[in-house]
Amino acid sequence: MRHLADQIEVMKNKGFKVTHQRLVVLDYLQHSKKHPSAEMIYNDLKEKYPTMSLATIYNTLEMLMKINLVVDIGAPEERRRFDGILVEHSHFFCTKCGKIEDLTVPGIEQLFEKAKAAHPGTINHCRLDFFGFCEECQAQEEQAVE
Amino acid sequence: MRHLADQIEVMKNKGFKVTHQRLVVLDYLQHSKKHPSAEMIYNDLKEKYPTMSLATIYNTLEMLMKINLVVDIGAPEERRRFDGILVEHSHFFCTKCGKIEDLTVPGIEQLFEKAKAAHPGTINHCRLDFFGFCEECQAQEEQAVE
DNA sequence: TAAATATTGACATTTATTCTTCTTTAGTCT
DNA sequence: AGACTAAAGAAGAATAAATGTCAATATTTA
Ligand SMILES: [Mn+2]
Ligand SMILES: [Mn+2]
Ligand SMILES: [Zn+2]
Ligand SMILES: [Zn+2]
Repeated sequence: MRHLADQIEVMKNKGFKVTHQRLVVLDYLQHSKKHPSAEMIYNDLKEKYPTMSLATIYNTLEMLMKINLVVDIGAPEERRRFDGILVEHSHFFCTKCGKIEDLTVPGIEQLFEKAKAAHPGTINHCRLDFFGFCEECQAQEEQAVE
Repeated sequence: MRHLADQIEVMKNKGFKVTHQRLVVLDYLQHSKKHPSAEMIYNDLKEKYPTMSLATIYNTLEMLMKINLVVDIGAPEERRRFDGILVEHSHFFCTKCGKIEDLTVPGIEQLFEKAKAAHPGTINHCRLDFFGFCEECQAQEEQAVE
């Protein structure tokens, strides 16, 4: 599930056509650390691909989520934010500037197992999110006090 | 921060008036396991308090969140869902029927401390959420297969 | 090359939340 | 207790903007 060839296979196997646009969006998401919204993707890609439409971004995202190549990270915002990097990791949300950062905290696996054992239904996945001020916003806060 | 008297104090200290409506909404949230949306609160309360308006529910929720007596649990849904039970706990979201359940998983505190140490900014709070099928939905799935 | 599927780009939707106006109430002072 | 005032509530209308839709056109794939 790491290489482009595999991902093309996934699309094909699920009966989806492998289009230029889909590969571009997927590649963008796999190399971005921005956790972009649909519109951010659109804005970034339209420089290089000026005819790509926002509707396609939405359609593509929905399709990529359906085949589990992209996830909605559940940001506490109006618009949905996406991640194409599927290695298990947590997110930090700056409550001042809105920045979203990756954060890897070891030990989630054990909690996940505990939760599975404790819950009467079925648990497929979990998320561990953190909230606070990012480094820059924290520095600003401290300056403001002085 | 456990008793009504304390909570009335919090409201007063922050310069908010203690109104019947605010106490009703707060009490409702502190005794509900539904993690209701604004509209669910409205619908449930209007039987007993027919003149209470939806706008008041929204205003009250905003105010109660401001003074940290209520939180938005960040449900993966269109409408916001609220919790008035502030004892540290996780949530389980059924991806089939939308039910939200409380789940207590010991050991989050350690991860929180690790994350604080690892992050260059300031972390105020974290959330650990689980997703899957609730007991009922899981049973239905199994029946459907047979 | 043909059928199936996807993309465009303009436009529609929709519904959760906010705003507005008027009325009521909580908190304070005498 | 009565009166005053700023804040809050009621009711309904307005909003806003993220996302979905649609018909014509293009692309994929067998
Ligand atoms: Mn990430
Ligand atoms: Mn809860
Ligand atoms: Zn920040
Ligand atoms: Zn369920």
